[in-house]
Amino acid sequence: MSPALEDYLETIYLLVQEHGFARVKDIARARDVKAATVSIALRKLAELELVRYERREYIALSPHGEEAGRRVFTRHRLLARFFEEVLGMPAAAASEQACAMEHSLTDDAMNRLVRFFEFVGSCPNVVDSFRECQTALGPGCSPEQRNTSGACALCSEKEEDPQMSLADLKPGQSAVVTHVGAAGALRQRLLDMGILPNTTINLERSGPGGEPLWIRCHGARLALRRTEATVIRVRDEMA
Amino acid sequence: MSPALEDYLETIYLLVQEHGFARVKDIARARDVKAATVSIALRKLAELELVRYERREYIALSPHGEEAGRRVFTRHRLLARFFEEVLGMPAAAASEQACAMEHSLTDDAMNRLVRFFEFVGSCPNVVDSFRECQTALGPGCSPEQRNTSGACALCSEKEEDPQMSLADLKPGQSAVVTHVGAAGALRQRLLDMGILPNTTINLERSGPGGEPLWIRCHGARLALRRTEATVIRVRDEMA
DNA sequence: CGGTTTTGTTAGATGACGCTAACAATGACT
DNA sequence: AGTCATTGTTAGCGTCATCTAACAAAACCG
Repeated sequence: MSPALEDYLETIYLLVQEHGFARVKDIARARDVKAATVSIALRKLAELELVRYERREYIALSPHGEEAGRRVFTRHRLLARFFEEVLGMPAAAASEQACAMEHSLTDDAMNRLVRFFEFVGSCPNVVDSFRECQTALGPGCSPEQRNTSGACALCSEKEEDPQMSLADLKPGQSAVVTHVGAAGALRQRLLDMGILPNTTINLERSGPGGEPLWIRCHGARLALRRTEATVIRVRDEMA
Repeated sequence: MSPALEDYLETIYLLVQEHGFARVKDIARARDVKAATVSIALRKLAELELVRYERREYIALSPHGEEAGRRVFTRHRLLARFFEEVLGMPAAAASEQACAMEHSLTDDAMNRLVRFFEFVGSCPNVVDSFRECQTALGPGCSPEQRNTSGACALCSEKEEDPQMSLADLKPGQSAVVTHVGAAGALRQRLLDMGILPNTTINLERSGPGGEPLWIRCHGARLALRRTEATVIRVRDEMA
């Protein structure tokens, strides 16, 4: 079963749920493909006995097909909920993200994600305080604000560790990223370069006048400007 | 850029990191395809100026190619960490799951996932107590055990709500799933049927002798045995 | 040097999945 | 009934990513 065929089953499943029937045209619209493509897919699905379908008649899922369609849709719902309710994405974007991932979520991963929801369901503070941190302080706020604002209601032992930035390291020193305190395009650039929380990075050396900072991150060498480095919060390597 | 080509860039990126060079043979082994396939992919990548490559010479990423490879690899690491560190999957499975998803993770979703890690990084109890719940009590334990065992160190207001199971509902009544207290194949079956935490389900009617319970979940009708229904914990619909 | 092994390339086939264009069936409206 | 609009099907094509098989180049070794 290819992802594409699974998608057709899911689409048909949803259309039948909603309207009681599914037609080629509706499926084509829902999946944004041409009717011709749907026609061919239906033939394949019928051969696999996932769909009962006589040319030009209404489309019905076989028991197996319905199972498969529901299975995919369930994964979709689960992932969309994660992106929306936990990570706070807008519903539409969460659903799109879920679409792209629903076919590859293994049983095991699904199970664990469900347990995660069961957990946060009986412990609502967890997600709430995360969400508060995000919305209350905005995406660009500095880590100091985050930590001292009391937004994280759960952490009794508010860490008073001296906060360091990547720019405070001496050449040769290593540290572990805790926050990437940048927003927008810069943030995305830093993340794409592999600067993620909990990543060990090493300041190899700084150029003349301290300007480009040469850092090593996961084996790769990168050059950063000092202004970029100051927003990257780090902690000591051990721990 | 197709996912497949991105995969080649990622693979080359990693091989260069690790060995200082990449050869067709190594790429083929890493991606588990034949050398012929790699050869063709390299030609395409060279046309896109992502790889500098003369026939039968060593393979090097162009600056753009390296950027793209690192970008994908970074997403891989991020997702793998989520599945491993947060959800507790074995490293190998987490990595595979990440492989399947790394190409479709949007910038926005990546960003938010990083913020999530930043958050749990300054609030380690969150994940820890989730993980404890899982490991301490085992996957099959009942929700009562979970709640009363004190494993959830974060929840001060331990809910003393009367716990209901799906089997306690009267025909026509609706409720919201909180825990799917089953393990193994039964659990998977229930999940695949769409019975997830926070899903509203409705007990339509029960068959003669109470035996099959007909329930409605997300518009779909399902039949459950009573023994299956008792493991599904629910709470009242409002809230 | 010359043969053998390793490595990489080319050619040609296949299977998904999409498209357009032309055609066929259905139904709806004078 | 005849015409037109809607809907679905078929045929034929292109692309992508893979394969196998045959070939070419390089590297290694006695």
